[in-house]
Amino acid sequence: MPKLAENTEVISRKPGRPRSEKARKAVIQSTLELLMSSGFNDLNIESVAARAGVGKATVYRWWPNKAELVIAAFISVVEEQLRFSSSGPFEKAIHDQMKNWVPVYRSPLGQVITTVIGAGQSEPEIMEAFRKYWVEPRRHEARESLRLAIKEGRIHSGLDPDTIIDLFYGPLYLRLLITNAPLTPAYVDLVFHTVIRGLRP
Amino acid sequence: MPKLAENTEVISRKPGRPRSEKARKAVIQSTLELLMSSGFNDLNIESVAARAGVGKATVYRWWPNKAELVIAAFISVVEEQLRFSSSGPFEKAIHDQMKNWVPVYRSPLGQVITTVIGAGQSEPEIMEAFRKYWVEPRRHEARESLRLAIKEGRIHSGLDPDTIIDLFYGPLYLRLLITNAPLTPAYVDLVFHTVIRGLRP
Amino acid sequence: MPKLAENTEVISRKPGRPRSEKARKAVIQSTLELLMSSGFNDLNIESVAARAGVGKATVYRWWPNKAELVIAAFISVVEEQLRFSSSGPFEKAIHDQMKNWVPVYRSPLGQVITTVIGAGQSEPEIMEAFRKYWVEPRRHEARESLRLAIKEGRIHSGLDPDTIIDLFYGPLYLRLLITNAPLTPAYVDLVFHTVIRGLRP
Amino acid sequence: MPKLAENTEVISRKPGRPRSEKARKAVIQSTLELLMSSGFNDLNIESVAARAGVGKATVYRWWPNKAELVIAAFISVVEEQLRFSSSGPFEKAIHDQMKNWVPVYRSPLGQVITTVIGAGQSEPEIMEAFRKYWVEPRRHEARESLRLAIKEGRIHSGLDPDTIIDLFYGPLYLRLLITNAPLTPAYVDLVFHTVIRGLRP
DNA sequence: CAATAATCGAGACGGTACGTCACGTCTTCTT
DNA sequence: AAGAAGACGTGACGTACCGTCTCGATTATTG
Repeated sequence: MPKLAENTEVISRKPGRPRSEKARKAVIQSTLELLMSSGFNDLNIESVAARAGVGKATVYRWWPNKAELVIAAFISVVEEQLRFSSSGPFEKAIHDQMKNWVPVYRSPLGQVITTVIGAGQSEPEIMEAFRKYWVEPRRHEARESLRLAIKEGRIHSGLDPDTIIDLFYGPLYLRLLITNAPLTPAYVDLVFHTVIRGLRP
Repeated sequence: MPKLAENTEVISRKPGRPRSEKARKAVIQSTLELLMSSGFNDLNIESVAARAGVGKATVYRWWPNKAELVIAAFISVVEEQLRFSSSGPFEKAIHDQMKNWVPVYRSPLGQVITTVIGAGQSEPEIMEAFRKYWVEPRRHEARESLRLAIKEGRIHSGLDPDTIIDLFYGPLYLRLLITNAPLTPAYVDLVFHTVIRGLRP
Repeated sequence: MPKLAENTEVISRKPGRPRSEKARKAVIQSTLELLMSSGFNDLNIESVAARAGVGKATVYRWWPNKAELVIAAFISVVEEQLRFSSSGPFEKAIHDQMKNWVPVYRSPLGQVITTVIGAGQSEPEIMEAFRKYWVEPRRHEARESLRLAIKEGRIHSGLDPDTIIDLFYGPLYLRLLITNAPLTPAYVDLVFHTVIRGLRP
Repeated sequence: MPKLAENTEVISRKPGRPRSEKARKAVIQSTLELLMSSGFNDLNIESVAARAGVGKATVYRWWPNKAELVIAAFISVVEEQLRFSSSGPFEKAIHDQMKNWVPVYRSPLGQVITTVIGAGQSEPEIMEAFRKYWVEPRRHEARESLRLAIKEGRIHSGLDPDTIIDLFYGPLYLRLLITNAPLTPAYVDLVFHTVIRGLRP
């Protein structure tokens, strides 16, 4: 994260040729493209480099292994992704967030996400990155508004925010990852309303 | 499909030396062992063969690729797994099934299952086998008792059995695959009771 | 060599199914065919067996390795080959033999012979068989008539029969094996007459 | 053929890491060693690479098959071999060359040569290389001095230089490749003098 | 005529080497 | 110092044959 350095007036730069931003972007881009077309296993760094028009060593200089490269690619695409933000009662906030879910997972990003989750089953650091850069930022908001609702007694006792979020999102991930059942807005609504009913005090 | 042969009194065996059952078992066994210790990517057929004391060609003769081999290993271990069966009202049947979930996923089989689901994200046929041999047989029972409950009007209208099953199991799979949160009996109970409340008419 | 047994009145045969002459011939035949089309290295016993419509074990039962098989095939084809025989002065005998050489080495047998000589460079037993079944029988005659000529003083002193035969045949083998120069009757005559001149006392 | 590059002042090198001369030499050396100890058939590229301390892929990168590798090894060893050169009348030149023959074929190189000739019976390109790099350079001289002698009428009419060379060397190759008779200086002399007599006008 | 025994075709077995591919590292010249 | 290019040693890939084995079926001799 070279953000700090950029903020300072006098940039104390390392000697030698600076890193090529063009190369970095090309690598990330070709990684994403191959990730969408081939899956994690078939993704090989030789192809990434070739497609990016970059030397293999350049890839290895900046990303020590395939997992890190995939994580970086994932993060870069996630950062472009708008974070949905909503106000109002927790029911509305969560419902809005859930409705936003469907188009995201149907987009090319959806393919990257399932690939990342799949790879994450064998590579803990990938899973960790997924949680950190994708799951947590999205859980954060929901968790806050749920905490408030619990304090106000508007939710059945004994439930903690994370379990509640699991109840809302679990069925969605289930369809995404295991069942090949379609992820429709109607389905999302059905899940939402049933869980809401179960949460009532 | 050797149906013709089965119809005849004398089973006409194929000519040539018959397949070695010993070799088959050894391969499946070593696949499972390596699957538990290494994950899908690191599983290589050369090691499987070596550990099984079997020629590499013997592996390839019967399983055309790694995916098929893993599927076969998965099925073999699943077939040994008792299917839980319960009677009584649907609430009890599902609750019993869910409580049975925890020890299974904590056992070595659990490791195999997450690996299979992970690999299945890139290899559709693995996912299909997982659904066919693991998910479906377990859903079947629950679906039946839910269908009955719906007909009797004991469940909130508009819900179909599969969505209900998603509601019960989604949160569990979420913890298993993504969150590293512990899968405790208490958590299972919490999920169960909340969903049950949501299902009431 | 079951000749002795065949000569006796009562054939004391071993119990069990006797060797299939049909299979033997098919193997030898397919060996020869493959030998002509592929050379020694590319000849593999699996193809021999397949082409002969014979089990692999049947081949191995009777010929312990490729070399023996090739030798057997070579001998079988050689035995069908008429041995040329001539009388009269040694000059005529050898000249006739040499003239007979050209068509033999141009026939399919020629291809087998160069292959056998080639293989014999690495496999001594093949070379030995070649010498025993091909070279020696042909040298024998020539050697006898040369021995007589030497005794009669019709050949320059100091020369032994085998060296003389080398002088006649060496150039022919040289063209056959190394130079790709054509093996014509004219060339054979030239060699013959020059050596004859060199042999005069 | 980098003729263009050679014409320019600055030799424009190909991009990328240059070929390792060390690896090349090690491969050739280990090929020769194995060739002397095992023959062509038993020579396998895996062993060549292992003995040379080189990756198998490095061997295949530069020599597409065993034949090319053997040819390269043969050429390299031949290039180190001094070319014998003599002056004076053709009789002396050829006699000297022939006397030089015996120690060469008794040396380790002799083993390589018979192996190459043997392999060359099945692999035309090996034979071609043998002719080009071994036979022809040695024939060249002899051919020139014979051509002169023929023009001067010192050789019996009707003989061309190559046939004459065949007469001298044919018997030697015959003993080398087929007969296991010893290749002695006395034998060489006998052949030489007899052929010389046959050549007289 | 049954029992015994060696052969047959077929093809699976544990192996070894093949030639290819991608790995992650390196060595060159260029920027 | 970083870039592209590409060779390096390594090791797994999936294939092809090796020579051995285990089947059921066949064909002879022996009791």
